[in-house]
Amino acid sequence: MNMDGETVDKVLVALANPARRGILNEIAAKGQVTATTLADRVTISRQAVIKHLDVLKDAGLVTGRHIGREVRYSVLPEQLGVTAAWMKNLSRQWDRRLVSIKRLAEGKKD
Amino acid sequence: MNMDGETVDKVLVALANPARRGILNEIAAKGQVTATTLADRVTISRQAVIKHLDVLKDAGLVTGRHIGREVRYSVLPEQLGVTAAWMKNLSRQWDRRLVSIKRLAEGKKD
DNA sequence: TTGATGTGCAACTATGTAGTTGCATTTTAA
DNA sequence: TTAAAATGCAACTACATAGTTGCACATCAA
Repeated sequence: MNMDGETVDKVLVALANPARRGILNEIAAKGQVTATTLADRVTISRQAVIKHLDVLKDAGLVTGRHIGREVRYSVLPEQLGVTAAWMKNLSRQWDRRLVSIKRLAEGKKD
Repeated sequence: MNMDGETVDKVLVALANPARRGILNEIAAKGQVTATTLADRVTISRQAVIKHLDVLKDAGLVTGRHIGREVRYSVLPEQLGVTAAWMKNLSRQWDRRLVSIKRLAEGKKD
């Protein structure tokens, strides 16, 4: 699992947008879908959808296969799992820190 | 645990910025810290730090206690845990979907 | 071959975000 | 009481982002 900060940064940026999360859900639900089909389901233009897909692709969250004149996008779960693990780990760190501070405040030994 | 979409959205937006992640790390490391102290450690101005703290506060990731003329910020792990769980769950959905598609492609029964 | 469908590229606009500076207000401590 | 230290508020700039439109190019199917 690739765990560098750049990956996490790109995934977080990609997910921090409701339009992109909606697009991801559509792709995940259909399995494979083109930008044109996506643009029909969402309220924004095909070009706007493609820009979002570029961001998602750069984050490693989707991939596009060329089939004839179509480009069919599908979802890649790995980077999402990596980022979820990163976040879970950070959350645990904070919890431990708070427990430690609480113990110090109560005068108990660490 | 509060699991509505608005919370997840705000947390993702808050985390999708390296300056804010750095600030969070500083706060978590120190336990409690003021905006002025933070501004000394980072390369940006106190006002910029305060704007980041406002975003983090709105996402429920930090809280500020007024003590005399100071405002000491500390970290709140809960919303981070909620968002990590949301992401983990989404990742599992995608995995299941892909396994299902693979089985269909192999002609096995679902 | 030709019209229809799908993609790719570029220019443009509008709005949001990150950051700055300046100054007023509050609080501490000598 | 007064200077220093911390916060709060507001205006301003620069740049990134989200979205649009228009048109050219590629591909399928009748």
